[in-house]
Amino acid sequence: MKSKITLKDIARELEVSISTVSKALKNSEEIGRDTKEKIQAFAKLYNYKPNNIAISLKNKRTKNIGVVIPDIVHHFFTTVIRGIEKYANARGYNVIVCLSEESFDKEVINMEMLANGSIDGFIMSLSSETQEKGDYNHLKEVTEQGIPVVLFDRITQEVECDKVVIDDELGAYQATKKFIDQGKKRIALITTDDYLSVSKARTKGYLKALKESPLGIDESMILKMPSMEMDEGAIKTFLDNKEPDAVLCVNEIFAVCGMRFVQKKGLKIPEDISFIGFTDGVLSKYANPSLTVVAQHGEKMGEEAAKMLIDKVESEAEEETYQTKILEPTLVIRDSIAH
Amino acid sequence: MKSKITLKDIARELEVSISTVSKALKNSEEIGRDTKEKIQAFAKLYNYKPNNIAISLKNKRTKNIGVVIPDIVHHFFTTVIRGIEKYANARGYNVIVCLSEESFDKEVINMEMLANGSIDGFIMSLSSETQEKGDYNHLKEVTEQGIPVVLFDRITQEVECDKVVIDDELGAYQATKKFIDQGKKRIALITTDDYLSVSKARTKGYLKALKESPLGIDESMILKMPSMEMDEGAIKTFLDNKEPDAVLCVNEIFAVCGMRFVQKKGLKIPEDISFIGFTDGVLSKYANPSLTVVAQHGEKMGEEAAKMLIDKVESEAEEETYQTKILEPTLVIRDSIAH
DNA sequence: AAACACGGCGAAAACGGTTTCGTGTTGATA
DNA sequence: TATCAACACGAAACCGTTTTCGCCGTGTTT
Repeated sequence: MKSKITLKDIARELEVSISTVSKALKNSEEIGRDTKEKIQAFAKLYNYKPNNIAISLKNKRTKNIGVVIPDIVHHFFTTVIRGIEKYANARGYNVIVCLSEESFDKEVINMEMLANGSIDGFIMSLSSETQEKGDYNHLKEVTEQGIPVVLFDRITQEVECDKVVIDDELGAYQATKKFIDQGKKRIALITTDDYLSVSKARTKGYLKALKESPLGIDESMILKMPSMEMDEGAIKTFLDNKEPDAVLCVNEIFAVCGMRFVQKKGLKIPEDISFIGFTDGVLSKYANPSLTVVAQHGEKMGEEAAKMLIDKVESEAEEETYQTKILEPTLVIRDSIAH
Repeated sequence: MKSKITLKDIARELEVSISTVSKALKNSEEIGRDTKEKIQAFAKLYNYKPNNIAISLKNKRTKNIGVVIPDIVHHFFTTVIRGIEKYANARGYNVIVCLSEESFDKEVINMEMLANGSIDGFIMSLSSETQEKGDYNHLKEVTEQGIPVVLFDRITQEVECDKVVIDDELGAYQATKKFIDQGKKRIALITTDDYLSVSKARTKGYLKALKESPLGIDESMILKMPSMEMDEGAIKTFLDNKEPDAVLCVNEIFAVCGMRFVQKKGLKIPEDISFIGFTDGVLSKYANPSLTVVAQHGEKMGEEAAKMLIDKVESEAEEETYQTKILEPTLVIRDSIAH
């Protein structure tokens, strides 16, 4: 077990000073040809690599970015992480992933753990508990310490920082409009409670489209699930009672469950009833019939967030100017609607 | 923007030495009551938190663990990460995630990036390219440097380190046996090329079960996909030609595609043809019919891997003893087979 | 020959902690 | 009163870098 070699080791071995070694390895003009070559050769031979931790301490830069998200077993979030990881890696950054598991406390603890020097900045999506509670002091604290934060998807207006979201309202609007244009009359929405910023926006888009149409709004056509957890019973009862001919769902799972249920009842998709979901994940692609969805472009979102964060981290300027990037959703047409 | 406060700041402010502050904050007996209280109060007031980087440098321990996996947009891997993250977090560790994207080079680069002090140990699953190439020098190098490595799922026997896998052979064996017991005669296998350690093991289990049965082995009932990428055409042709009455697939996607195809042909699942897949992901649960799978218990696997790694990291002893933990797969019965 | 420039290198501080080993003061003991 | 332990604290080394500054010797200039 040959342990890592340090500058000091090289210096001792070659009988020069540590500073000389350091400079030689950075190809400094200050050091003579011979010495430089000797040191560089030696370093290469013993595969010297500078210690990241020491450099971090010196530079006060870790080249790590912290990602705090509610859940990772969720297609959308994994695509975002992938986007973040790819972009960050290309710029020499590593990604530390922390899971809040929808818990406010975990979110706080994770942030505190990372905020003490482990990372240069945060990319986060708020836990449902945090959004429900409306307590964002942990975010404010880190921003006050000068640690940049980029919020994505589940964001809040109460914290001043960069943000990147998709236009959820527009996505829901377009989807609902699609239904209307196809002559659907009883258009339902299956969503979650309003405290989730995204659900709220989607509901808004749905309502807007209906309001603009001759159909008008029927609040009873909206099913609000109390949590992200599946409750098949609630969906079944709702679909049985309301007999919609089109259903917009705020995620894939609600949609797939709904489809399965109406199929069992003997209804034909998309003729008798159409479905559109949110999130372009595996489920949508491989569902039967395949599910039309409002794609959220998670990977793109991750990239954007990472870019915004790293740009801010690396900018010397202390501009206190924040931007919110709004990505356009796209409707991915599949077999759960007529086309 | 109030920047982080350091020991030095406290020392200056309270006109004591840095060492005194440090000791006081660790509640050392060495420091007098009054001084301690004064310092602790001050630290609390200004919300002092020690700098992780400095501590890492001193202790030569980062409390970070590096996870290098081929892909994150993959249900199995995300469950493993979740297991790792939960366990590691409970023990005060953070998780740095790096994606190799099935590329050998990226795997190497990522490991090198992290091996220079950023992490205390690795948890990895090999990229397909690495397994195909059979080059494990990057792994050997880090282990030689004394950095512990735990391999999971896609492992190799060529590197001496801790490992955790599920018994893929057993899983495939049990699934195949299930088919045989249910009277299926033409049992097919859809897998990937053999260089993936898991595919190999699963094929072995499939063959073993058939060999032990009166049915015997028919190599032509095995479809080897050249990559993990979906090729619906290949699956269709195969199913059309071979007309199996049971299909074992090494992942969910192959299975769901197969099901969709035979359903279009008018076959009934599970009466005419049964399906079993690997990986208990969302697809299986929400497929129509729901898919019976060999569950891999990713979260458990992640936990085990994290436990093994952290135990090794924290054990002073330099025992060079490695273990391979084999988790039992379980068959999750759903509607794609008779029951 | 004195002055100076400059190339080549080392000493030391700094990043922010921990920890060992003093050291000065106090009070008790011989 | 001299000795000594206990107490409370500080100095300094150390982790592995980077970087500023100073120094020495050589060669050139006047």
